[in-house]
Amino acid sequence: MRFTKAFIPTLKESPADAEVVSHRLMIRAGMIRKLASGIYDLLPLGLKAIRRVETIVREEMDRADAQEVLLPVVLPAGLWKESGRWELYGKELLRLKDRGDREFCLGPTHEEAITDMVRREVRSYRDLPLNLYQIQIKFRDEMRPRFGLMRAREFIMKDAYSFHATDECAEREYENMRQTYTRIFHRCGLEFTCVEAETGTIGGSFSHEFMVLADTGESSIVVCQACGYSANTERAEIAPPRTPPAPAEKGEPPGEVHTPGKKGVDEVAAFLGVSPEQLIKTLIFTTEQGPVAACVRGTEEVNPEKLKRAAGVETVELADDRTIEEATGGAAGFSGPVGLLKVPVIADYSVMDMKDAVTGANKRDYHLVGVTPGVDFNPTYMDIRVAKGGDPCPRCSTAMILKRGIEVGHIFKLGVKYSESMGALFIDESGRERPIIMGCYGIGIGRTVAASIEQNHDEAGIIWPAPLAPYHVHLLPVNMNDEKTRKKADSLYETLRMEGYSVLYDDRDIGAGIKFKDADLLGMPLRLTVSGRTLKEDSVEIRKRRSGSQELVHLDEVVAFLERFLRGVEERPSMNP
RNA sequence: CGGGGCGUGGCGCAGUCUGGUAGCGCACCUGCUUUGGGAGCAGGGGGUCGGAGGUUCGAAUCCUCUCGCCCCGACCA
Repeated sequence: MRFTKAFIPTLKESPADAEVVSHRLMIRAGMIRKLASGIYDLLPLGLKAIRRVETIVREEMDRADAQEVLLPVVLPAGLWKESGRWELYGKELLRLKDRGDREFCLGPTHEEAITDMVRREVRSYRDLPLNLYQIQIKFRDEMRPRFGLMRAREFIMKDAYSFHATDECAEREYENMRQTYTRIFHRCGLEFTCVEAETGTIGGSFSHEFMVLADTGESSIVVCQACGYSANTERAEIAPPRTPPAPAEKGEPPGEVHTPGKKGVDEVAAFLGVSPEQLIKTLIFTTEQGPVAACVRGTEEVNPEKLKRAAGVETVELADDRTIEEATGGAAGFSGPVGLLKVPVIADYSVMDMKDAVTGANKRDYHLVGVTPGVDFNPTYMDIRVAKGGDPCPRCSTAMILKRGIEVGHIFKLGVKYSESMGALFIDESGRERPIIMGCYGIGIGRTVAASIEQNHDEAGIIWPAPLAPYHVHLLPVNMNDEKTRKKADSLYETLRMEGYSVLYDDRDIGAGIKFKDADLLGMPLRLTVSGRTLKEDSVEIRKRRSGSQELVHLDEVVAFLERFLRGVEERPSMNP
C-alpha cells in the first residue's frame, strides 16, 4: 500500500483520554477511533491487525476440527428466558424491541443461540461430538468501558461451543481446546499463562483463563513458583496454616469498648490504636438458606464464590441493615462472631491463629477486645478469603506471588447448564434421553491485539510481532524528489509485492524525520530505507524495529533477507495477511 | 449506580475565579526554499465556546436544566 493512497491518520500527540499505552498507540497509529464510550471505528491498519489474529485463530480452530458458523447478533428474548439469563444477566445485556414490540437483545455471548441451533438438529449420540465456533461482534453494556479495545462494549470475539455425549468426551475436548489456545497465543507471539478461573455468569463446572502478562492488566493472578499452581485471585485456593495453632489458653473474657460511630476496619483500628491485622472482620451475607456470618482477618477480603461453596449455597449477597440487625441483634458495622447463635459462623483460615483480637460487639457503637477464636467463639474454618501475594499455595504451601494479566481467552466446561434448561437432548447408546454435555471457549480478538501492543512497544511506538503486523515491511525512501531514490523505491515496492510480502510504502513527499517517526510509531517488523546514500552501494538499509539493529543490504539480496528474517520470527509464515 | 473532573477550529491546550473584539502550539491550504529523525520563510482558511433556557446594555465566563466524555470505586469475557 502506498502511503499517499492509504487511510492511516497518525497523530503526533495522543488524545487526553487514552490511559493505557495500547489505547494511546492504537489511536496515534491511526488504527482505531472512538465513536462513543466503548465503541470504536476500526481503521484499515487496526482491521488488518485484527484480521491477522482472526486468521491464526481460524487456522488453529479448523486444525482442531472445529467448524465455523455465524450466528445472529440480534437474539430473541425467548431464548434467554428459557435459559433464565434474561433476568440473571443484568444490565450488561442490551435489550431492544422491534416494531412489533417483540423483545430482543444484542448477543453478549451465544450459548443460548448455539444450543437452540444444535437442539433442533441433534437427535442421537451418533451426531456427537461437535465443536462449532464463530468470529462475531458481541455487545456488552459494560458498566465501565475503558482502555480502548481492551474493555470495549462492542468487541470481536471468537466463541466456540462443543457438544458431547459423555463427560470424558467433553473433557477431552476441553484439553484439546486448551492446547489449541496455547498454540494460538504462542503463534501470536505473546507471553501468556493459563490459570484456573471462576466461571462467572457463563456458569459451568470449571474453567481456565489465558492471561497475557502485563502490568496494566485488569486481572490479578497468583502463581506458585514451586509447583506451578496458578489461578485468578477470584478463584485461587489458599492452603490452611501448616500447623494448627496450639489450643489457646483461657484468659480474660473479652471486654467491651465504646467505639462511637467507628465502623470500617481502618477506622476502628485507628481509634483503638491497634493494627488492622488485630481485627476480625465479620460480614453478614444472605443466602437462599438464610443469613451466614463470614469472618476474615481485618486485612483480608471475603471471596463470595468461596463462601458459596463453603456454606453449600447457591447465592450469597451482602445483607442489608435490617437483616443484620435481626441476625446479630446489633447494628450494621458492629457485627462480631462472639455470641452469634442464630447464624452459622464461617471463619477464614486467616483468623485461626489470632489472639486477643478486636471484633464487633453486636451492639451499636461497641467493639470487643481480647477475643480469641476457639475460646470465645467456635467457627467452622474454611478458605473463604480472596487470594493475594504471599498466601500459601493450596498444593504445596509455598508462598505464591502476585502478577497482573490481561484475560485474552477463557475456556469453560459447561456441563448441562444450558442443554438442560433449553432441552437440548440426545438419545444415548442405551436408548435413554439425556442432556448434551457442553463446553465453551472464547477469545477476545481485539483484546489480543491490544494485549500484544501492551507487551510489545517502546517510547517511539508499537513493535509488532511479525505474525500480527499489519504489513511485513515498511519501505521508506528518504527523499521522493530524488529521481533515482524514487525509481529504485518504486521498483523495490513492486518486486516485494510480487514476492508476496505486504509492504507499506511511504511515498509521501515530506521530511524524512516525519517518515521515520511514523515508521517507529506504526511498528512494522522491518524498515527498508532507500536514499542516495544507500544507493551509492546499490543497497537499502534494513532496520529491525525490535532490536533497532540495522545493516546495509544489497538490492539483489533484499528478498532473501526478508525470507530469512520472517521465517526466523514467524512460527509458521503466512505471507499474505 | 456512587464519588470526582472535563467539554473552547482536526489534535493538545490557555482564556472562566474577577462578564466587555475568541487566543496559542501542532495539523491543514498556497508559494518558494528544504529532504537521514516530527524543517524554514511568506501568505491563507477554519470555531453555533457540547446543547437549551435564564440573568445582564453585553455571557466562553454568572445561574438552572440537559447531553456527552474521562478518572476512582462497586463479585467483568
